[in-house]
Amino acid sequence: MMEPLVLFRALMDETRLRCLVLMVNEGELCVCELGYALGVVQPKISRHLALLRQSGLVQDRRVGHWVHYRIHPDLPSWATTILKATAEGNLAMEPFSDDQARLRTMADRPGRCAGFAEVTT
Amino acid sequence: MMEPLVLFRALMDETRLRCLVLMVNEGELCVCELGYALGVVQPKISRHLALLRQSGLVQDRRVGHWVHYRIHPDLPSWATTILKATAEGNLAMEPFSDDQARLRTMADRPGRCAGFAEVTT
DNA sequence: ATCAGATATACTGTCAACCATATATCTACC
DNA sequence: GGTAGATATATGGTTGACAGTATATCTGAT
Repeated sequence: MMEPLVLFRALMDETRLRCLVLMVNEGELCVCELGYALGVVQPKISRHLALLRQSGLVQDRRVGHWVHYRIHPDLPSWATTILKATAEGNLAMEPFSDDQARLRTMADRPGRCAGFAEVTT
Repeated sequence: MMEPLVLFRALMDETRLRCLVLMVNEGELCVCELGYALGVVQPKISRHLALLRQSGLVQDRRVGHWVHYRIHPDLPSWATTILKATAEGNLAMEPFSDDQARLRTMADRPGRCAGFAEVTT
């Protein structure tokens, strides 16, 4: 049901906010993609994603080695509105613009096969 | 210019969130009205309003004994969108619904003259 | 079964936020 | 000038959040 205080508490941390903005704009992303895009060590990303998951803001899905996260599809509409407004209103600004640019430079992104060759570990 | 982290940090506290929702729905309100509506002691209200003011989220205006606060008119549109979405999406829920109802029961609200007689101290 | 890659959790120290009470400021009025 | 009402700030104490490092888990392949 998503209490507003839970939502805002989740959005208050820079790492979590950057992850969420990236997910709003890019859809599903795995931990390693988020860590690469933000330039942040994996345990830190993971810890913050756990809080987002516990808060009901994101949903996770295991795919082989990787765990993919996305904005939870069952959020109430006012919460979705807030996430989208935040992403759109700040997409051109630091650090969000850089995160997106850096993600684009990442090679061998899981789930995104280069051509038809399967990307193995 | 309103950094998103500043906004969400401000929205993260229950007292501040209730004040903001009330201001979104009712317009300008003074400290005593907010304190009455929330059932919260004055120094607490004042402290949180100071943070909202310093964050650029609200604007204050002195009128005689009273200081009136309102949502800052120069907020970027994405921030306004967030405030309105929060207020609309939660207006029917606790504790926001009660705050509004309690405000309506307040007698001698400053600025709101009962009839045409001026309301003095 | 073992090993490596990907992700999650635990532990410790530090710092910021909150509350409650008390006190200070500022305005209007006498 | 002095007083009262309305609002603001200061202080002390407590709690909760975050960072960094180390370690555990889980999956897939050899």
